[in-house]
Amino acid sequence: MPELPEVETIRRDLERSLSGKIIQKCTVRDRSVLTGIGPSGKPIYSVRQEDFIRQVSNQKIQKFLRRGKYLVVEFSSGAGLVFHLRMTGQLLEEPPQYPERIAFHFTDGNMLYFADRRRFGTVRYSAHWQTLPEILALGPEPLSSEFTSAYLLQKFNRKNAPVHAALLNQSLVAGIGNIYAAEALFLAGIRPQRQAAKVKTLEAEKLCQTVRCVLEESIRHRGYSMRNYVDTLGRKGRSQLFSKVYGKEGLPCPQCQTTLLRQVIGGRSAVYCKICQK
DNA sequence: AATGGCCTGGTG
DNA sequence: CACCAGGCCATT
Repeated sequence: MPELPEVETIRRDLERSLSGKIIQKCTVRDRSVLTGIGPSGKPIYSVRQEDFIRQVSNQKIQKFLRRGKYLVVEFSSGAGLVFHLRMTGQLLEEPPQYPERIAFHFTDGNMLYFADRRRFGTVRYSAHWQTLPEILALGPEPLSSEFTSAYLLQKFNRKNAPVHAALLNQSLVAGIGNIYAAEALFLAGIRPQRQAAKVKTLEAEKLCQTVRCVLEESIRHRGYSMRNYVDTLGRKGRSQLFSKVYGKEGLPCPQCQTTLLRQVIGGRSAVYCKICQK
């Protein structure tokens, strides 16, 4: 559930409260969230927790970064911790409601907890996080100048995939999930099941704009909190109060009052208006 | 490109 | 009890 705006909200909060601090030690309560890297470049899942603890202990936090849905804690040494919250992962400055997977203890007494009821989320230490395969595989940041309608059109060219699936493809553009794909397509007037290759130039321009718009607006509202997402102090965002179609199947379209439909596309449910989206 | 698995809480 | 949520990866 945490997509770009939610991870960005967390990043900004952590940057303000924890940058410059030094990790004294960490407590690993669930080793399965530690991912490693094998000789083939594929992730392995057998990082020794004593290695992880040694690697992060005494590291000073330089800054917090975000790449797509990944949150990166960059140390002064140049090494980094790369978190992916997947669906239910949380980073909290206060003790979580249920047992954390990992707790980081800072020298000044501050804490950072990584909690995840569903154990999909991961954290990985890397001496050079920029070259991790999952980071290299990411497409451009949708809020950067790299993300243009020309880029979208070029990537959509000859793509048979439905445009909703294309927007979820992290190697095409990084950080968009089911919520913002649905919202951006609605505002752009494009049906989610339309073949990406059949998106016209003008529509790509509109879509490029609506993608930026929904992400920026959600960051302003501190993220979408219908289900699991909370910020680092356990507070909900307000983005769900402003969504037009996501989670609104069966309700009237905000523009034309026609009942919103849902279709499963690439295993994900896409909500849309059959009148407003062509 | 579609499907299934990972995992678990919430809902009908 | 069955099913849904869904990011991401592996498989078909």
